[in-house]
Amino acid sequence: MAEKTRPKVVSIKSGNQPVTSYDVARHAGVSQSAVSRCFKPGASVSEKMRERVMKAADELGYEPNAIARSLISGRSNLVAILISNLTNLYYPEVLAELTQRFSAHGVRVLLFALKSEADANETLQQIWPYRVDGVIAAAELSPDHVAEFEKRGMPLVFYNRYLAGNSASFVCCDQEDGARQLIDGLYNAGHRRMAIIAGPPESVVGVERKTAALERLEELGLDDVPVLEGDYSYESGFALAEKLATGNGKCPDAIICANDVMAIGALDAFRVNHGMSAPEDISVVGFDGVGPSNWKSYDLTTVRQPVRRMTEAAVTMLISMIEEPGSPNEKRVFSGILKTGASARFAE
Amino acid sequence: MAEKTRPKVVSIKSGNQPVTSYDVARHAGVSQSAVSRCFKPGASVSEKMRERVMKAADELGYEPNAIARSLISGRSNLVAILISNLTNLYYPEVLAELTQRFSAHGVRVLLFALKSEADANETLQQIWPYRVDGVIAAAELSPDHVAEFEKRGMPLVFYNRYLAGNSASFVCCDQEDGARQLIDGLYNAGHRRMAIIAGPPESVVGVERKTAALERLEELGLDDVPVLEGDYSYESGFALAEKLATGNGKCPDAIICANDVMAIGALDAFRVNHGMSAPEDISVVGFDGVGPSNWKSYDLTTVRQPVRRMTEAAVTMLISMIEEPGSPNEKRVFSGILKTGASARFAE
DNA sequence: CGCAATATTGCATTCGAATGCAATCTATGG
DNA sequence: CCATAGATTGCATTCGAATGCAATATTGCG
Repeated sequence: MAEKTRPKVVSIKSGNQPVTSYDVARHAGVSQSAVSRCFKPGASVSEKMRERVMKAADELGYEPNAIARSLISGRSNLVAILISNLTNLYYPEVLAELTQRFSAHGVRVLLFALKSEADANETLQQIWPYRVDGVIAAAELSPDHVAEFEKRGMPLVFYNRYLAGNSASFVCCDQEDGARQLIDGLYNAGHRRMAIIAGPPESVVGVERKTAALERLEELGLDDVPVLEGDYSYESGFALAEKLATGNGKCPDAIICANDVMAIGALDAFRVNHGMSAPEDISVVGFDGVGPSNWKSYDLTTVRQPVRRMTEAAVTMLISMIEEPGSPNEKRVFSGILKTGASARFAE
Repeated sequence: MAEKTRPKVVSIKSGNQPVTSYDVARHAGVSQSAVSRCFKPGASVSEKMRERVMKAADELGYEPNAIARSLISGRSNLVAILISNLTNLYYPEVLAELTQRFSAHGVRVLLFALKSEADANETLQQIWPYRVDGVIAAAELSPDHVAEFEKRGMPLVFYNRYLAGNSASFVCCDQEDGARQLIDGLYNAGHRRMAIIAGPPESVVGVERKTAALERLEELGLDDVPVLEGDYSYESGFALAEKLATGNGKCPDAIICANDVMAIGALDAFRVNHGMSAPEDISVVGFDGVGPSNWKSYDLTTVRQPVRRMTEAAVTMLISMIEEPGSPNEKRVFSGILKTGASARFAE
């Protein structure tokens, strides 16, 4: 070969600088371990030493290498957040809150956005090599997956999901209570012909919302309530409302939707395609309290999830599981906050 | 010493398992380097060796430690994504796309959600220690910050942001072209009394949309177009529209908003507070093409950003900057796609 | 001033995988 | 059957910081 392979020039032109603790040590005339200790809170270092080292570190522009630190210390200060449908309006707020809260604890976030719930397997394989300290899952996982976490001693907190009959930790909004509040309000306002636009059957919280609603309706003596299955999207809310409106004669007068976005879709269907308006001709309620639920054109009656409290809980739980291995699992359920709007005839 | 240092018990109780390449090597009866090579694509390994090692790895449940790998190889396979306002409806889609695309390249995403643009400094300090391979910034950075990237030889691609007079790479939607299309359509449909609800002055793309609009308006002979400054939120769109509607007598008949969400807010203000409806009494256009812009109650005329193309470009650019250090910076501008809806009287 | 108790510091090793180099093996050609 | 180029493999070292232990410095007290 004519050309020699010798790309390693001693001084790279644009001065890139992997300053290490050794460089700092040399520059300050101390040992590498001294440098390391100066950057570790609570380590035994004299004031004089700390000053010298910090000065040298500043002069050289030293930043500890988190990768190397992780390797030896066994803590990466990374957590993974698993989210299945980021484009669901509800999640961006959750994600932002989680990220900022972790950040305040010195923990960084590795994001994994699943295309579909089915990708969980593959995604977990991507997570393990990074030796994250813990995982927040806002996505469905199978019992096998959860068992894998246990086997590894990997802290896991579900966010608004959980596994029936499983002891894994989670934070959740009280779907049951929320559903009841909504039903009661509609009932008290005189509604008797209700229908449900539910979430997809794979969605645990969706099923719970639906089940709780049906139970409450039965307690109130309302049977045969139509239940249609949507997928949480605007389009499905729109289409299913259309189906209800054009169904066999008697359109319900109140629709309970499994989330706000479908409620919005439903409202639009009734309005645009049937000239109906809420709350005079029809009542529609949602769930979540996403931003657009407050937009004047919709002004939904809904149950708002206390996102701040819930994310704070999730972060606190995960961090304590990380810092005290072996601490017991925990399940925290927060009540939603009823917000009444103009989308429904409603009486608390 | 009475007790020998031999903490390495063969079987840890609750089977947590830091299986290393040494364990695999021992179990397969080969050297650690052989194991390492088996997990490195393109390395020189015989078929027999690969089988033996893989079998052993499977039996022990070995997964390469990405942290250790990063340390020695100098590549972390991590990129940081900086986003300033995740709750802006436009970003979740972008984030999901970016994450999935990076994922397909074997690159993981560290997410940094800024509370405000001013947090960039602090956030950068959090990024450096992780030795990420590159950064996507959907947030404003100062020239000093960008210089810092250059000094470190750290690949950086701006997403829908850029620094005037700076050579840093970016992908962007063609704000100017989009603004012109919108203005022309309104003009052709007969509108002459237009107003602008602009973005905040710190927002580079906002300013560009505004400037381009004003230029075009001037070319068309329309001067003295009122410009109000919003902050991209529904509330600000609503409030500013209200101001226009109740202003000194003559309400404009067409409003150009710097993003969809403000356009939606404006529409609601005209409708709810003034009984006006679009496109009969007023025309409103937005920018971005977020999900709700298609909702029937709004059906915005807007310019949709080609998010798929743009994210693909950003990912491709960043990865090639990572893999071929020293490759030149690049700026890629994509035209938006005009989408006409019922929110405006419009003629292409 | 002397000695024990305590506080700092440095030394040497460790974390787990990658890799240059040398040793060994394999296949090929004569 | 032997020499030799090429393919495999193992050895030893490296990445950068953390840490147990031993060496040294400091402090306090009698």
